[in-house]
Amino acid sequence: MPELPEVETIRRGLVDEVVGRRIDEVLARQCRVFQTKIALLEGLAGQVIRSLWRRGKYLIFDLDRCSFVVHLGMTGQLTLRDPRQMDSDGFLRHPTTGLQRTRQHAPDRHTHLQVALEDGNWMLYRDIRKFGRIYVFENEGAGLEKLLSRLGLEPLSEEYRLPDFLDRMSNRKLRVKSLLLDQRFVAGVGNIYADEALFEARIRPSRRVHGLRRYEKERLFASVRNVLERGLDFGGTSLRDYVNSDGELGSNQEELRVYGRAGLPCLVCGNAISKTVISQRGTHFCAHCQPSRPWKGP
DNA sequence: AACCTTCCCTGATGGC
DNA sequence: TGCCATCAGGGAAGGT
Repeated sequence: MPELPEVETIRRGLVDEVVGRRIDEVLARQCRVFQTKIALLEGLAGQVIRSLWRRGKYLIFDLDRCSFVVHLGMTGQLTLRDPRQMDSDGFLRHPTTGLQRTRQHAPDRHTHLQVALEDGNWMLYRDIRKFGRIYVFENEGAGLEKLLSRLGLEPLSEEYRLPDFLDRMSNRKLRVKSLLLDQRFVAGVGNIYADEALFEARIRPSRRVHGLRRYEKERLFASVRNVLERGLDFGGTSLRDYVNSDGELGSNQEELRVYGRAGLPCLVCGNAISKTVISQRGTHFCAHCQPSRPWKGP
């Protein structure tokens, strides 16, 4: 499930390969992923990609006359493919780290979009569950602005400030995990990093926001940024479908402290990690390190 | 307005 | 072996 660190890793892998290049051809098959007419997608051909940036979990390609926007949803993959190179049909094991890695993949039944660049490389969009969304917005329209205006604080930017974070929490009664998942609060946090941030902040996910102490909110402010930065440092978390733009896996799954560790010993206190459901999402926490009442320690 | 639930989608997995 | 149920979840839409 691509969250901010995964999307940013993909952006960094793509940016030098696509910015400044002209799109030569677009192959798109009808799919609910596309929030735009196929003709508009095919109209990207001939335009130059001027910049590639990210807001929350959205990737935005600015072209000459429009913006091409990608949200990867649950299983979306955006990868580069050089048709002159050999495709990989499986996973290769990394010789030193032992991690699985791949090379480029050929298009298959889940590849919904292929974009040819002037240098012969292709950018492929693949999405098994089709929860991803792809948009094309004309430069004149306000569509892009409207889409991005729904998003909250950008955690790895200078606009991520404690006073705003606290403001947006005030008078909220929902569970703190539900708030973290709300992209209108902080943009880019998903289920994995929400659980990891709450563990680092020593806050139980089921706590109500209005019951949090000031010092707990301050810890959460920092831990959200910390877990996202760490995820980025390790190239993202590959649990199921995530690969970067070169088809390689990230390694942050090795660093997770609670997500996916139900029943295993807490790395801090040794008690078994608990699992419950909040906002229809699997939620992992340590009942000892993340007590149900305010706690200053240790 | 704020909060909560349902739904979309496919592949992996486990029980019988 | 085959079949079916269950689970994973981002975000839009609809309900209270």
